[in-house]
Amino acid sequence: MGRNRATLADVARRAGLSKTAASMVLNGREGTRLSAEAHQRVFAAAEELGYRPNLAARSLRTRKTATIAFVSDIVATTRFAGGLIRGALDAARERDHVLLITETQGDATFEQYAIEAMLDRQVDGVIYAAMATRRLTVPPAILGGPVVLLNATSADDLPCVLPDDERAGRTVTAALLDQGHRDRIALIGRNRLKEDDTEVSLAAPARLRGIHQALGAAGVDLLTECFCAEWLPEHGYAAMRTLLSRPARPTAIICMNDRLAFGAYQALAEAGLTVPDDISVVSFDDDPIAAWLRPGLSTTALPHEQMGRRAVEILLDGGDAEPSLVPMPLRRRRSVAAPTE
Amino acid sequence: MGRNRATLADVARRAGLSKTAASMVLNGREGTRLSAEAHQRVFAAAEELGYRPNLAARSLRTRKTATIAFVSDIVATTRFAGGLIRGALDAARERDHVLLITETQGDATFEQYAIEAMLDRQVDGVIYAAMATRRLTVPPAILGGPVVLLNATSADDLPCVLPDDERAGRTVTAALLDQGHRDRIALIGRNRLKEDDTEVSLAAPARLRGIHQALGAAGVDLLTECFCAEWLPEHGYAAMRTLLSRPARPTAIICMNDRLAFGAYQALAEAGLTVPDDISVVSFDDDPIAAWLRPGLSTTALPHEQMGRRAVEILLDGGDAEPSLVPMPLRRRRSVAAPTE
DNA sequence: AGTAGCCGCTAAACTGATTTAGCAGAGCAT
DNA sequence: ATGCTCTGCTAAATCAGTTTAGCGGCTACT
Repeated sequence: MGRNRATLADVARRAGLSKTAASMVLNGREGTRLSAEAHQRVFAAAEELGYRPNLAARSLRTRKTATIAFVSDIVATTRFAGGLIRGALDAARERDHVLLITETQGDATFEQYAIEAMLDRQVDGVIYAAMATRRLTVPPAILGGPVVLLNATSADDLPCVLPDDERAGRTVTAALLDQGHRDRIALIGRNRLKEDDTEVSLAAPARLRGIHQALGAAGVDLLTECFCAEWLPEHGYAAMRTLLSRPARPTAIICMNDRLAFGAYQALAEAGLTVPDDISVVSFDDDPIAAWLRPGLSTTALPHEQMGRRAVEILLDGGDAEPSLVPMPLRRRRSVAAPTE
Repeated sequence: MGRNRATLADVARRAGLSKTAASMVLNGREGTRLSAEAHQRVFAAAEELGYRPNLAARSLRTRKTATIAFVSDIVATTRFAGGLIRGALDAARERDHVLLITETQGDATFEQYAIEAMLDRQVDGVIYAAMATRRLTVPPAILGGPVVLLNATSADDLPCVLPDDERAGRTVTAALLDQGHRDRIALIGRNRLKEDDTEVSLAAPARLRGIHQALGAAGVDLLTECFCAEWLPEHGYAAMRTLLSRPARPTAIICMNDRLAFGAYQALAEAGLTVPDDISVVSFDDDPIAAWLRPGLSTTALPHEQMGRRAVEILLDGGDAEPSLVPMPLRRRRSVAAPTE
């Protein structure tokens, strides 16, 4: 790889100037007194030789590598990760940077190893990402340089980027209230573990707060709330079934995420009920299945690309001390209608 | 990032030896005549200073960066990509390498840029990955060094890693034949574009070949084949509906991928038919939804992690000229049963 | 006349590692 | 005593850039 590349010395020789001159011209240094003709000659020589600087050599001197470490627990391999990485990649490219990606799989040894591998390569900064929105403890090794937390917060009040789950809670609730749903709204996906331990989830409590704010403002109470051990389709399915077995059937349900909603759809279909005519459904995440369901599921999208972008922007361009909350837009599909009775 | 790091010179000084000696000891050079005591002193000094070599400096001299470029069209951001990256990441870690990941988004300018960014950083090799299994043309710039194609082939017969779709075709078909299905098997997802143009898909023709091999060996003909413009749920849904509108109802269907199968499930549920009692379903990919469907969908898994792994292994450890075909294991779930009549 | 300042450019140091070439001293044979 | 080899180690070159310090030659001013 990269044998026979022209070096700066080659360019200088061809231009009949010193390495110093060539370096200054190519870096567009201000205040240098090199003649217009010298500029021409250097540019021409570089062009002809197809010169590209060796960044390893450059960064040895400048201590800048134009490389960002993207360290995540497990994010790189899930569908949730894609957007984060893509956004970060885009923003990095715009700033002529590149991403060194590693995954720790939640294993402390791997993490230690990954971080050392990054630091050995003199990365300019670290983006530390989590799959589930949560509070975490940052390994001290990376605190020596710029760090941005992505989809996470920490005790060290480092700059961080989070989805605005609280607002999303208000958004989905409003979508139901606006259609006239009132006291027969049920909630699927309560979960003590997620709600009480910020090291497990920040999303659950935030979404819940938002939902209760919106309901409170409208003076409405929830019909019921179903607890779910996990936020997976099978739990949504089970919850929906118990909900339907009770006398008071809800006119609408809020699911804490799309996978739960998927399970709920299955239970509704089995019971011969149709969405949204019999029951409206709203949810969170905008998982790809939300668009594939029939009818399409209205849900608030996790703005992964935006978040990845934002993390790079904060890392390279600087940002406020405040956590950066990225809005979760509502994707309106066909799962919400006015209650029939 | 990485200020105040101890350098080799620091270690040497503390050990009371030259940089040369320190370098040789730390690199475990054979045939050096340094005393056991010198070894001790160097190791002790390195330990005490927490010395870690500056890889930028090292690679300037050695022309090795222990860094691999992972260039993909769009793979990094989809659910399909995760596994490829994870496998590559794992294998790379085992060999003390690290991955520089970029995405070209199928844009030639981005691609050019990405490749230059990688080469400027002196990567040791390139893994060039595609989201859809297909034949592609490799940008000449990367041919200067080691390259492995992942989920793709090219005209240059570069080493490549592909899923064994043909065998998977036989596998899914056998799963139905073994249960006694015969002349009432339908196929959903024929698609001229994918089948005839290897730059679009290698998977479609291979799967089809496998299916026909297995059917041929059993002396069985397909009941019908449905064409689909895309392999998305809505097309599977539509295909299944037309299939059910005909007099001869199939006892089993093969879907060309899981998203089509998902659509087929929706149409079956709507028609009040149950899987697998009324109709068995098999498919390809093992998309996460396959496990979420009720009943779980039997499907052949795209072995993404294995493939990512394999690509790194071939790049670093060398491999045969033959394309490396990775088997697609059948995930047996509840969507297949014997035909009832 | 002397010198200060500008112009256009370059030599050399520097970054932190690896690697080549070779030195001083001990032991041994001739 | 001389030459030879072996041992244990080091000076210096090298990789490909950036950066500092400064050198001649010219003009302009006092």
